[in-house]
Amino acid sequence: MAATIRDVARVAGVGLGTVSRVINNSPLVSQATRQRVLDVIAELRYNPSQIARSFSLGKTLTVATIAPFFTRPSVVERLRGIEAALASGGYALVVFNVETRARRDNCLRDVPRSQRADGLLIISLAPQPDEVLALQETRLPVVLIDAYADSLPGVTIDDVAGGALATEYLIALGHRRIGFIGDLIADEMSFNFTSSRHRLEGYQQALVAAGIPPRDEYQRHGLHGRYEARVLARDLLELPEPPTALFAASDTQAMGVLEAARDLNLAVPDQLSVIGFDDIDVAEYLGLTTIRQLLFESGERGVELLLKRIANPATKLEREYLPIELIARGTTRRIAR
Amino acid sequence: MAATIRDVARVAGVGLGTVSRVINNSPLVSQATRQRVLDVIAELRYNPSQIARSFSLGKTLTVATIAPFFTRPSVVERLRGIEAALASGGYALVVFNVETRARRDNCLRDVPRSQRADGLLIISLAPQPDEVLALQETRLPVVLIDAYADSLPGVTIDDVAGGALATEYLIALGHRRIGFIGDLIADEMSFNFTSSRHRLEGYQQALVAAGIPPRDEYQRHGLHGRYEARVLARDLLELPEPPTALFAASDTQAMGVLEAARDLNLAVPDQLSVIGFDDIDVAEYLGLTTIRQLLFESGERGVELLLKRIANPATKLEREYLPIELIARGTTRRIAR
DNA sequence: CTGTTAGCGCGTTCAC
DNA sequence: GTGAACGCGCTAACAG
Repeated sequence: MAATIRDVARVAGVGLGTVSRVINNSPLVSQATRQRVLDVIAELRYNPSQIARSFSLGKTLTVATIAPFFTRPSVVERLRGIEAALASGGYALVVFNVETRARRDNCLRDVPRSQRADGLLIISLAPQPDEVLALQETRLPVVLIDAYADSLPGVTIDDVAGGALATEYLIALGHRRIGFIGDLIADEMSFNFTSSRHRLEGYQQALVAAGIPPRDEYQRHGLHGRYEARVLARDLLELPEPPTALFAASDTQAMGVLEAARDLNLAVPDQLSVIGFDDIDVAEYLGLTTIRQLLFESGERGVELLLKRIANPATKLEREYLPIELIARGTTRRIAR
Repeated sequence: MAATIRDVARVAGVGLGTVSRVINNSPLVSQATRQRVLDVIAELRYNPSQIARSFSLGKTLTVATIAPFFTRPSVVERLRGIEAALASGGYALVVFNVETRARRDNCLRDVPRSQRADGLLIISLAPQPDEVLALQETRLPVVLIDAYADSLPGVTIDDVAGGALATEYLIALGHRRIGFIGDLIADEMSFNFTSSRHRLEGYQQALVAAGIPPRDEYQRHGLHGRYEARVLARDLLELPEPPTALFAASDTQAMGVLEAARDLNLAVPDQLSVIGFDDIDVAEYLGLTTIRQLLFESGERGVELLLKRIANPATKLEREYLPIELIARGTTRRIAR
């Protein structure tokens, strides 16, 4: 059906090697034969088979990415950075979306073994020690994004510092009753998300440093999502002594908090301060105070690290920390006295 | 380095064919040898090479998707549907994000020729007639999603009807000065987006049908984006005789309209009604009246059509229309009299 | 400069 | 049931 390199060689009256050299822009072809071959290629509408090429080369020019809930705005933005960096490097991106524990495990196990990609990017999922070992056994270059694991390279932020930054800001505004809304512990365990947990740690540390004892009833965890956060926040805000400020582990959850405030007729920021995390696109629209992290760049940098390791697998383990920044907008204010 | 089928055969003391048969669950292997082979596979940590497999089979078990601006919420949701359907069919998804005209053309030309996928999904981009021909020449099964082209299968909605539906609703609420904000015409031309243009048609038809002459100055076009829509809307609302209702060709643009109203201290919906399109996730949060379309399902259905064509390329051209639905929320109301 | 040949790892014939 | 050839389309190494 489709023309092969052999057809081209035959019609052009040259050897296979010559056609291959033309395709690969090898300088060892005379201008005349090159032109002849190119003409035949055009005439036969020949396209080199990528698969055969990959097979022969032992390279797929493809990078796989495993991402949990890849419709989350923060994940999408990372993916955009990944795709952009990959495309400019001539690589294709294959995406595996993970929304269940079983799929997470399967992907982590099978994707590296399938050898369909030259490298693997893992977003927001921290492989367990045994998974790390299995990963390393495959010899496939791997880079984590927004996740951390011993002996695996990665690009991330200091989530503990981020949690502290948000909390310190609320404290500086005079708040002392500060609540936290983050991902479900069971969920974290199941996927091994780590960022929400670390942000919680930063929150607790900041409270302690300010002489405010963290209160268990001020810390709520639920499935990552606006609706779940809304329910948790409503519960929190109906406590006899409700928080005057809430720190949500993500902007999506912060939106749920804002909904809860609306439900309870609490004015934001007058009666309740709210701070989120990530600075996703809608945060600006909502005037949401948040901690900004460089999502697009995290994808770009992850690809850079990965391509470096693909080129030279012996590259020493690199781990990169991206900066974070407090973006003060309209959902936080000094507590009314 | 990595074990091959040959190693397994040697260690297990069987022939290559037998190992292959075990891997592919062929019934023509005795229980005893099968177990022996499986043991060796486990011992050697052997994984069949996906590339060699694809090469030998002539199938990649991969589907490529070309998507413009794949961070747009509506596109992401379609992609999620695609990935889910693909994964359950054992296919992998490779994504090409398109944000410039040049890249659009390159992708449309090169992706099908590269033969890295068994099929191609194209989101929101309508290939030109010559591109359709080139596409068909590659013999690669193609399905369009949210786009239409002669002689190419696809799943879409009736955008004209959608535009009419939104406009008729505003008319029914008593509005007669109704504006429209959509994608840039030049931009449409360049990417050949069609949905915004069709929604505009529906808008005009509905006006005419109600005896309201469409006014040019009420129709504005800009780059797809919240900020751009905000500027356009502000301009529109500062007209001497401003519209009392605005129909935005997407929810993202409707958000820009809401911002513009905020800028001008116009109360929504009391002084201005706003309706969007798509019913993306935040629409509910914002209480935005909109036209809902089934984004996730469009991806799923696109995959179904595609897999059918991959299995049998002679399948007759199918084109599927998904339903739309008006979701009335809080940004529209009967005009004050 | 150019033609030829040997694999790349696997599925699929065939004979046994 | 099982083992041994052959071929998928291409690249790389070699011989000319």
